[in-house]
Amino acid sequence: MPELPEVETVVRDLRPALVSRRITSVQHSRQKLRYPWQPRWNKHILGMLITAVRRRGKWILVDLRGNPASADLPLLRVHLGMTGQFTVVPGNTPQPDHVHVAFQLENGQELRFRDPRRFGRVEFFTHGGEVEAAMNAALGPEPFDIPADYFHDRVRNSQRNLKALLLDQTIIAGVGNIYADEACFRARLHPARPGQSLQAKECDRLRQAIETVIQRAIDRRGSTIRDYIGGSGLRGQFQNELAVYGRTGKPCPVCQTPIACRRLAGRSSHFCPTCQR
DNA sequence: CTGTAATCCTGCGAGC
DNA sequence: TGCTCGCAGGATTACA
Repeated sequence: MPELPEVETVVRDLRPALVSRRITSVQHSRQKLRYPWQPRWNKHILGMLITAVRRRGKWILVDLRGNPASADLPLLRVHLGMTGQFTVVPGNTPQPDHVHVAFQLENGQELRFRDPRRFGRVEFFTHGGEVEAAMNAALGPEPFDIPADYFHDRVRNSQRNLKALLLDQTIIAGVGNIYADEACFRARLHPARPGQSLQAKECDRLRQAIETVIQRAIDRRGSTIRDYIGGSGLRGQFQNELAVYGRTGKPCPVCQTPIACRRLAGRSSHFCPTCQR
C-alpha cells in the first residue's frame, strides 16, 4: 500500500528520468480507472516538457510546460491508490497486464501507470495552480515539519482514537495503515486511545515517532508487502523492519508478547498489548 | 462533530 | 488438487 515513503521513493526514482524530457505520445486502456484518464487530455499533453516531479502527501505531481509556454502551469497528478505502479522503462519493454496510461518520451523511454485494482488515478489539469491550492488546503502538514503546538491541539482536543487521527490526511499528510501502526508502536501508545486522553508528553512522543518511522522507511525505499515497486521497478526493503504491521501472533520485538490485531477506524490495526498503553 | 459503512477493484491465501 | 470466499485498504460519499 503506497504511503508517503513509497510515493517519495517513486518520485526520487522518476525525477532524474523525467525532468527535461518531452512527451511524444500517449496511450490509454479502455478499462476504466476509478477516476478515468480522459481521452481529450491526450492532445493537450502531446509535446509538453516535464519540468519537475514532486510529491505532496501521497500525491505525485508532474509539472509540465507547453510549447509555447503559458502562464497556465499544466499539471499531471497521480495517486497510486492501493496497487498503483508508476515506472519508467525502455519503450520496447513488453507491456504487462493492467497498464492504464503510458506516455512515450522523446528519448525512447516510456512512463507507465499500472494498477491491477484500479483505485489509483492519473489526471491532467491545464491550470495546475488552482488544483494544487485546493489540494493543499485539504491536506495537513508533511510528517517532517509538524508544528508541535498544532499537533498538540488537533490530537488533544479530539475524542477520536489515535488510529483514526493518524489516518486523517487533513491532520497529517501521507500516513496510511502501515505507518500509523508502526508510529503508535514506536510511541508506545495504544492505537485505540482517544486523542484527548494523551498527556502532552505522550502527544509529543507520537509526533516524533511519526517523523522517525517515515524517515526510516524512506531510507529503506518503502515497504513492499505485495504490489508496491519504486519508479525504477525495485522493491522496497522496510517490510523487513516492521515491528507490528502484518505480524499478528508473532512476538513483539521488545517484549515477545504476541502482536494483537483489531479493527480500528475500519482498518486492521496491529499493536503490542503489553508495550502499548 | 463523530463514527460507521459502502463504494470502487483484483489477487491471494485460508479453509474445506 | 481445486474450489469458494473473505480480506487487503486510500479516498470519497452517505447516513445514523
